Amino acid sequence: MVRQTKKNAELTRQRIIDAARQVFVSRGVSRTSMEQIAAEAGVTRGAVYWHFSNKTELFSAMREQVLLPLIDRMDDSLLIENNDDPLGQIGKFLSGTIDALNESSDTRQTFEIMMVKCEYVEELTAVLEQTLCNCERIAKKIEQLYERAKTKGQLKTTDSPLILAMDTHLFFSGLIHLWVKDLDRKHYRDQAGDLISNHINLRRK
Amino acid sequence: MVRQTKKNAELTRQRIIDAARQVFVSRGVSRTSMEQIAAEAGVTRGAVYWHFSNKTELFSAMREQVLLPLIDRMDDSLLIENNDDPLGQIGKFLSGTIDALNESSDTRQTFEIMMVKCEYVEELTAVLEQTLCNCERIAKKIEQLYERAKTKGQLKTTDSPLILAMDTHLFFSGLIHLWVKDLDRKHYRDQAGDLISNHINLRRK
DNA sequence: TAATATACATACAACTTTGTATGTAAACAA
DNA sequence: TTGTTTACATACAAAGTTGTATGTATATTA
Repeated sequence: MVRQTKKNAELTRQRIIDAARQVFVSRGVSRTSMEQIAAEAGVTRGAVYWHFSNKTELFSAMREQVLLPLIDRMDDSLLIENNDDPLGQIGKFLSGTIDALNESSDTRQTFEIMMVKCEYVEELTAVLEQTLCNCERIAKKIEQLYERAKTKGQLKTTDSPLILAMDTHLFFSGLIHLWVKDLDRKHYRDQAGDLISNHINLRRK
Repeated sequence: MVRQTKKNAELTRQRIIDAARQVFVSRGVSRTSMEQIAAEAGVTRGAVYWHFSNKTELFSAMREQVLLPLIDRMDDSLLIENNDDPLGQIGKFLSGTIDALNESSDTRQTFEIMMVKCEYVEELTAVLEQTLCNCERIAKKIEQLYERAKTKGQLKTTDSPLILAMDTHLFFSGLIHLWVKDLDRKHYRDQAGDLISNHINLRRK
């Protein structure tokens, strides 16, 4: 059979994305060829090139499928303003992201690819900048929450909300990185929750 | 001229490593061919293959040239035991690493390559594990310093040294990552020192 | 000083990968 | 029902890359 129905075509597209993620994880983005992706998806390169004009587009599709919902979720959990525990809200945001990683292997694999199995050069430099930009947004939101925590008298320390937000952001960046790299769950994956609550409690009066 | 003296051969070898670093930074490890490295070094592939049996070996040589001295330095600065300010010693260790990055562009470039311009698959998975292993060693040393800070009554908080060390380690991992990615010095490179001292002061009584 | 090993340069064969061009049968629209 | 578009499969040309094999002039050694 040569032509599929629209619905089937969409399924094929998704199978290709899933196959790409799989091969990217095991071979790295640069070393995987369109042929390997096609084989993993059970199609030929013709199908892959019909749905995606090149590997970069396929990579972006894979990435956005995981990241866009995640960013939406982050924004949601940071936007709740009617909360009388802003400090706790920061903690919930952090652990919520970890939860998302725990719940979805697609998300885990995509993060792993983005952090240790691709190279940010040429077309992908924009992706890295976009990621950093997102980090900035999150850091700003966290700063606002620290601001509210301060006015509510939740904080033990007299440090500025900006400083606290930077520290938390760096902590969280490190946690995400080491969590993703901790494939054998030796050091971080199982303790992430504790690490987060301890980080927050360090500031709570 | 075809055969060089031993000293010149060593110079050639070093030029090849420097060239590799240069091309790796701009094109990523996977996309650079031996030919491109040779061209950048002003030699032919013959010279490159004579000094290094393949790209992975060349990568390792480049990496070790920067990392081994850095690790030695880290160990040195963490081993000083006759210090009555262990908390300050942690801070000095952290900022010392940042200093090393500021002082040497070779170190900066190598870090950039290792963090965003190479893929940890196949032969390089060992490199990633080695890096994580080093992180563990550092975290343990930091824990010991927190231990001593605690017995000296330097700490504001009652948290365990282990928890504090993990938090500091995650903070530092995040800082290194964002520092390296902050190519336009917008957010982290210029503030690293402040961020570190604030992180430490957060725990000081 | 002759022999040998060194430090490369050059040449070659094999493989991989890419993008595109073309083919084609079935879905869909009119 | 027929024409057209879709959703692929197949075929092809071009380029790049790798490892090695071979050549060679000069350091080095005995």
